[in-house]
Amino acid sequence: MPELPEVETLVRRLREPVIGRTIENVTIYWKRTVARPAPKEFARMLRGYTVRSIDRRAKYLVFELTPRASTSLRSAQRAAVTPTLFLLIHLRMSGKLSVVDRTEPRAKHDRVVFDLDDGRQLRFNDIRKFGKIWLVADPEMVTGAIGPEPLDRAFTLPKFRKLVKSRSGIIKPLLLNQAFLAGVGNIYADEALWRAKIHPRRKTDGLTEVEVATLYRSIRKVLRTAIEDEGTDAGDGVIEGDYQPRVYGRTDQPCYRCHQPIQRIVVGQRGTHFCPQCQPQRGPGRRR
DNA sequence: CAAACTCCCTGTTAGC
DNA sequence: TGCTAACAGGGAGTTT
Repeated sequence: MPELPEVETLVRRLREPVIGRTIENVTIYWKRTVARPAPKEFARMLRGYTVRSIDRRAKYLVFELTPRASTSLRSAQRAAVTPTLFLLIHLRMSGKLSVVDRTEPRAKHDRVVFDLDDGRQLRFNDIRKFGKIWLVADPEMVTGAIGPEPLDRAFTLPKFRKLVKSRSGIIKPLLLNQAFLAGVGNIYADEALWRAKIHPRRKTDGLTEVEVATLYRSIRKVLRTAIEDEGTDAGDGVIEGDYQPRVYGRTDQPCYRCHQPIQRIVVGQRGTHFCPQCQPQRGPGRRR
């Protein structure tokens, strides 16, 4: 399941083949993949638009597009009538993006195919059809309610402390809440909590100052490391990175710190992996 | 406000 | 061997 590091990796890989390319045509094989506007309108609007940049916000890929440079308009004129559009793609569970020659036979679960002006295609393939694509004038229309980027310079420990204190409830579901923090999914929530030695069922208001600070550093460390490793290979072909989870998917295998078997429980309806020894339910014993 | 639950989907896997 | 049912999970929306 692609999370922040996997999406970041994909964005970096797509820049070289896609930036500067103009979209000549769009074929939609599964209409519900297109969230907005309506599929016909979506395909019509994109034609003739050139990709200027590709970035990431939370787990969304954000493509900035402007109309193909036209020599028939003076630049001032063009500026006045040139609407920048943003194409946002969320891979959800099984979405994949690839750039291939258009002669390549269509894959089974290709949902939307963008014809580029160099004979290649950007293909969105998605087994489970959970993935969505938007075309909007302002990316905030889609990502407006999402919390801060954990790797932003502006996202400091005081900011995180304040954020945690503004909420009550169980820590793991909170980490998964995109309105709280952007881009953390099931894998990296478990990984960060293991690193911080915090039990996933702990309540936020029971965390010590030190634990909150450690969690802050753990989240950033885990995400940075995973980006360096180009993501986690979940075995579903979404991305084939080298990040090796310490707890996620390691049920019954020994903890890398204390060799106790990793446990799998359900927290907030999500499969959750943790070390019962390193991450005690009670938290750190009071010093006295 | 928090948290549980439902829905969207299909490939994989456990159970019979 | 072959079938069915349960399961996985991000996130929006709904209900408790």
